[in-house]
Amino acid sequence: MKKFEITFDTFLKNFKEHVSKLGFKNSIQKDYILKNLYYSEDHLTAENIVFNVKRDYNIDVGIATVYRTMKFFEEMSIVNSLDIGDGTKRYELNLSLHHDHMICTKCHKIIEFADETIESQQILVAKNNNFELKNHVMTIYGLCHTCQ
Amino acid sequence: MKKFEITFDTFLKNFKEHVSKLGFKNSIQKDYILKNLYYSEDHLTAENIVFNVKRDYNIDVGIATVYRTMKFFEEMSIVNSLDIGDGTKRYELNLSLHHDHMICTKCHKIIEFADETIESQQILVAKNNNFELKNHVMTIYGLCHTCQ
DNA sequence: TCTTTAATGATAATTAATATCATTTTAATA
DNA sequence: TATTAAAATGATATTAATTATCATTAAAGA
Repeated sequence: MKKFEITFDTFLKNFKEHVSKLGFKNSIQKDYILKNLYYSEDHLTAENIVFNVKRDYNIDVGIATVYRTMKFFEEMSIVNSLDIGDGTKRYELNLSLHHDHMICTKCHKIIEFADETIESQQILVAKNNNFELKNHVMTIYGLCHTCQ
Repeated sequence: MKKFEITFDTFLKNFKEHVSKLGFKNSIQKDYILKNLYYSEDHLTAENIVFNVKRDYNIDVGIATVYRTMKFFEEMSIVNSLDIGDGTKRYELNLSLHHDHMICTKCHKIIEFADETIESQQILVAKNNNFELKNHVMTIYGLCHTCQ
């Protein structure tokens, strides 16, 4: 589900302004974590992010900072977390069109998909239940083609 | 999403036969855990189950047995697990029609819903992707009516 | 530059879930 | 019904992901 419509520089500039307006402080750690999310594969663990940021930009970021920052980013609605059933949260940038996941219960492969019918139906369901939709997650579990 | 179409006694009898056929052994612990799942509220933690089974049937079940049993029941496809975002898995019996959840991010209330359009579209998506669907989970996060 | 306040990082603490292993129970069969 | 092999249980140790703590550092407005 790459690449994004917006360039990284533009996105970063906008987001940092948003952070400032809300009274939070920016940091180089946040910048490089975001940069990594933008340019890396999806579905990274906190450990992955620490490793990648060091490898790619030679920036040291503590694991506690990554967890804190992911929580912050989730509250800012620019990151989604995903549970593939192995006990470790994975994170992905939420800039592209909303999409969902199929997870193979055998090889743990993640297949992304976007379906307009499901998207619109979710909005309708929320509306019918007087529920103010913030985010939604759909995950299909089963066997991928090669594991059947 | 209660009650179920099938009586507990019939369900238990059938399930125990199924377990035997597969070469596993039944136990009174499994029986009472199932009974609790059948008659209790949905969305129980492992701790809840230990507590309920003691309270309602005066049967002691170890927490390890509950975790093991829930894993077993999930593999048998009679239980689903649910993550409401507080770090603890919850379990529910999977006998009724498939349903999904809306979770209020403020008060953590769980609202269940069933939507035929979403159900059938999920099946279609899996088919189109050569994916053998085993189970699917959809969760809508947002604010319930009272928390808006 | 100064000052306030939030962010960071090292690490301790927490806790959900799993692994271990001695003991008990199940269930098939003699 | 008694025997027996194998699986299930339960107490507890272990693991590991995430969070909390707190001293230090860095951001950003005055």
